[in-house]
Amino acid sequence: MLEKTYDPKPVEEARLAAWEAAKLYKATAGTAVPFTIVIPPPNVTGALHIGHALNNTLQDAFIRHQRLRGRPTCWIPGTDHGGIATQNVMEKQLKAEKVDRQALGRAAFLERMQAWTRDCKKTILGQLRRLGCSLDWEREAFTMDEARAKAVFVAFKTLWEKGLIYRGERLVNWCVRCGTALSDIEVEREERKGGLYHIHYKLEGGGEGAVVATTRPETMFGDTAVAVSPKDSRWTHLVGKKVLIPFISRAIPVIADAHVDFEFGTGCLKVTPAHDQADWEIGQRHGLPAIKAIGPDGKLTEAAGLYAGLSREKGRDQVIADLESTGLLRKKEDHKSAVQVCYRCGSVIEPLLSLQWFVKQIELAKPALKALDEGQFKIYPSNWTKPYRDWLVNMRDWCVSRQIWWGHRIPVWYKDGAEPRVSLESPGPGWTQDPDVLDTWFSSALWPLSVFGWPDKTADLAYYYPTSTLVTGYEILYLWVARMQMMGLAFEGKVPFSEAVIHGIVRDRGGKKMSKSIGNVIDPLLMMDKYGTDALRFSLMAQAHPGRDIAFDEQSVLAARNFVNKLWNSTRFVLMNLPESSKGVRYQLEALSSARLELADAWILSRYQATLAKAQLHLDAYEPAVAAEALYAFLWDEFCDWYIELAKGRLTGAEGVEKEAARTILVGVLVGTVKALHPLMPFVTEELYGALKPFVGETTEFILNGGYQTAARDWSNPAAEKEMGLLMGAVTSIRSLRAQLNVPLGLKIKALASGPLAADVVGKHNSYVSLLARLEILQASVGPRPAQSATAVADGVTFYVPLAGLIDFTKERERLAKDLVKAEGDIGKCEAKLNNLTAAPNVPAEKIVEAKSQHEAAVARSARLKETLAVLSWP
RNA sequence: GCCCAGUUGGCGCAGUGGUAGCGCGUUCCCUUGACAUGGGAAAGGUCAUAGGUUCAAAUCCUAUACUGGGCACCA
Repeated sequence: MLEKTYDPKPVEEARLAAWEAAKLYKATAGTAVPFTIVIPPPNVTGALHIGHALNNTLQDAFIRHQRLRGRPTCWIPGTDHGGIATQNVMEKQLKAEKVDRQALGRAAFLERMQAWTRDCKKTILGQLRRLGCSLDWEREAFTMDEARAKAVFVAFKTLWEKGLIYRGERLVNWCVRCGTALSDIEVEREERKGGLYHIHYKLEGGGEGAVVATTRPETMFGDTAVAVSPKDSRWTHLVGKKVLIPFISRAIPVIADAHVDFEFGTGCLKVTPAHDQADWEIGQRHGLPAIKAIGPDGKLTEAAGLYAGLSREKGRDQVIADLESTGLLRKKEDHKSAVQVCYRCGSVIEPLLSLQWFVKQIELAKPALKALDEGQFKIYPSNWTKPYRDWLVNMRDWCVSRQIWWGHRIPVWYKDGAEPRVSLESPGPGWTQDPDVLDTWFSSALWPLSVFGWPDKTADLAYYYPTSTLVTGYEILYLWVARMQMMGLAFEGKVPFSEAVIHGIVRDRGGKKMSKSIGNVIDPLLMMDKYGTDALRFSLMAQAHPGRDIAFDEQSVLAARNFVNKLWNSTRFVLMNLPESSKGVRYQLEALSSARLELADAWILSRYQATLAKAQLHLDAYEPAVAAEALYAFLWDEFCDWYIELAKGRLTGAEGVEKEAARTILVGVLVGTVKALHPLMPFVTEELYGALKPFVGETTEFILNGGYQTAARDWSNPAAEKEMGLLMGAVTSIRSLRAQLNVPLGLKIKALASGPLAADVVGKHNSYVSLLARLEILQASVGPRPAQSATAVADGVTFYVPLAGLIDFTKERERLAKDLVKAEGDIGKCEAKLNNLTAAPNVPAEKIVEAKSQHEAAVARSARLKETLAVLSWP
């Protein structure tokens, strides 16, 4: 016998152990097209957060769903070494221990990183297990393990040989804090307040000179020109002359360039090719030299004269102060500008001229564009397609070298006087390897290939590649998704996955981004501890509308927990009503005799079928929220609240075919629903399935081994759904009357039915209505409405409930008057619709029939309410 | 600046042309043999605004406002 409330902990532990022991998640193969997902490998930076819980629950739900539909499935687990992010974590640890990274040395540092990675992987993979992820654990991969290192090397070498990788001195995004270059998409923009400074540059040899406007005065020591717009008559007289940089008095030419906007600032732009992208381009056009005013350490260089050695920030303050005191600062305006910051540490990016490795993008992007335009690759929801496409079209070369230690070391060796060589090992004495490592996204880009053993032509690669779907957040659409497409097409000629499912971010209750500094982060483990894994999963899935962010409220996990418990208890109820002796009797829906079905039976079977179809359809379409909603509403509002209550009539009665029919439907519908819920809440459903399966003659050990319940019969029954709907309305009307007139439950009441449906209600469905509305007697009303009675009006039937001495007639009149207002409103709406339809051409006849019956029903309801009110005025 | 989403009861969200729904919360009643993690009842929204298309608009179109996001930026 099941416990009274569901206790997740022991069930989850037992199920995890059983699944693991049975190697249930081992990838399956078969003749059908496999459904394959590679996990977006979490960085080994710490524990999983709620976003990971969302991402992985989605994947697990899709994988389980496809497997239950009968497809071979494969879901690959793994982790990412995470480059800068992970190195930052380690650096923080070292700082706390007061250890200097440089003093520690590269080898010792990497050893510590390996140890950290081992621990972290264990944590992350353990958390994925706990979340119930049906990952094929034997295929665990890491972006820096041996197999993946081989893939990285071969990819690098191949690109090198094709001439798609080059080394060159370019202006790159430099993070001063991380001490490394970043790619363009690793840079974020933040609006910050600052100043716009108007600085006077004197004319060489005397004269007025120019006034430039800049937000970065400290870079002036790197200026190599002043540019004005060719159309700007204010400054044309200066073009060709030279001006002097303040303090260092280096002379620089005044040039004309169309890039300059003469309406901005003073119309004079100082050109610093070594520290600004636009200036770099002007420099290229005019053959200007690039002089570095700021070094990789973020400090002003020798070029800054007396200011050398100051940090960027201090240098700026000092320069401004000195300009002011020397009268060269002509004006200072407040100015908002979008500064670039490092996506990992948030510090301000310094555009810096440096020697880096780049991957040419144009040729790689072309096949990716083609795949998109020809429909080989689709993005869900589709509104991300355009940004993705635009990015592919406009991308610049990808800077792949990083000046950190943690990562795949660039496999290029140098020797004086020799051409550099690409090699894993040292080519011989005297060769030194490039000290830099590759961008972590380089290995991530190869992930769908490398997890299947690429570059080797493995059987796995042949069978599982291309994979089916990639599930990820929109924040790494360019960083990762696009690059996988490019690499997959470049190396295997096929898209790595034909669909990308883009989900949103989990935010806090108020819609704010979760962050440790604000302190609004939700720990998924805590939620699992408190409410159970299934509750967390269901809560996330119920809110996971494609591409939309989730405002996460702990209340929703509580609600999901309650739903899990509802499922648990409905199963408990059904089991209680199945005689132990019937284990093996095989209750089967297929065997039911249609002639013996009651209205409620036909109704619930019809609803059951429609619900399962809806849930599957939406899981196919990657819309788990709709599936979750449908199953939730069916199980709770229809199966439990109505069907179980009605079945109680037969279950408490004598043994016989009617009772057996009720048992068959209860257990059959429940088993099917449990299986349908399995992708969303694997633990509790597995447990319940274990308890239910003996009664339906199933011996499959786990739900995943069996598959969804397949319908051998078509239960669809619109007539039963409609009739049941009327009956439910009738029941609700009496319940409402009871509640509003405060008729105590203990009071035995009688109801008299009149109206067109009265005969049916009293004849065929007497027991249903009596049971659910708690009536002592339900009879047809003969003669006039009894005095001293309350009235409940439903579609097709009116009930009189004699309540001598109990009714407050004023209250009753108020109640009915309110109903009347609503009924009249309905008539208005129905009338408008009917008039519209009859006046309009080309309206299908059945639409008019439907509108007519709706109108008639509303009119009838209103008429009966009016009658009653009239009678009530003289009780 | 360009582009994309969103705007529906207190909160969070469904709802792609035909009488506005759900969950949570709120109010009242109820411990009746599955479940108080429960049951019943009720209150609460002219679906951001202004136009338009249509017999009929939360739903389609246009504009505006606000919010969020993507991209590109004036140094």
